[in-house]
Amino acid sequence: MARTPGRDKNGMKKGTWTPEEDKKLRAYVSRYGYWNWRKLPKYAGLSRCGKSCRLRWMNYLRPDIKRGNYTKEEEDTIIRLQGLLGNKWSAIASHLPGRTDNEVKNHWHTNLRKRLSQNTSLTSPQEATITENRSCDLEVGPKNMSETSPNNIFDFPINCPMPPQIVEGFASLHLSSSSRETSLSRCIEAVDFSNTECEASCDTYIAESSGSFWTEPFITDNNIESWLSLDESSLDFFY
DNA sequence: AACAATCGCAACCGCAGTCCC
DNA sequence: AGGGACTGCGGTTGCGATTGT
Repeated sequence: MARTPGRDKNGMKKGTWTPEEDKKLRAYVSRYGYWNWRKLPKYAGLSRCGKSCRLRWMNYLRPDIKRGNYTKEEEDTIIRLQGLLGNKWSAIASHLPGRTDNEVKNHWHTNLRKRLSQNTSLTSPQEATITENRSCDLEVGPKNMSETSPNNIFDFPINCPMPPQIVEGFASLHLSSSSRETSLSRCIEAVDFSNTECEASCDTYIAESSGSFWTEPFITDNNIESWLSLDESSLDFFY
């Protein structure tokens, strides 16, 4: 698991951190905070580069780190946010208290993605399409909108209970301002908000989406929270 | 028991964004 | 304005642990 200790070209130590190094770093940061990661190792008595110290602190030594198994709720959150934001691990981790971006990323690559693809192979072709579209690695929405054909502006699954705010967020993330409006309306047409709640919010959304709308932040915490609070059945495909 | 394959995750690397002079 | 220093992020790698043969 750990890497072989070594030295970089500047003579800085690399590889696995020893308990002594952890102790020094923890003691220093606890007492003085991290005011400058580059200079910190020198003052903390560590023969490490600042980057390595920062990583070690952020991913391992921080007192608020939660370690151990992921709960179903945490996995739900990761899946939803990964589908929504793509591989924005830092943003995803910010919604999981105590979890780090590195940990979330590792968990995704080693567990969730695998389980997702296993489930895909067990489901019908139509369901598989939906499943694939919910995973970023399997392309949730185009990574590069310029590569997307006009009629396939979003690869959102039909019948996916995707709130309009989320669609809007995706549009803003991926489209240039000049093409947003056209593409977004096409996208909204393409998505079947099959339940009445979605339909109603979609109407409201379209009515409101004018004027200064595009200048507003496209994905707010409220957007994300509402997306996260969707009925758990929307993740049935996964479990 | 020995070896190979796979898994899990800590750590590294390169790049982009931000800040400051 | 622009250039260097620094930070933060996401992708990738390395290697011990675990599992399978």
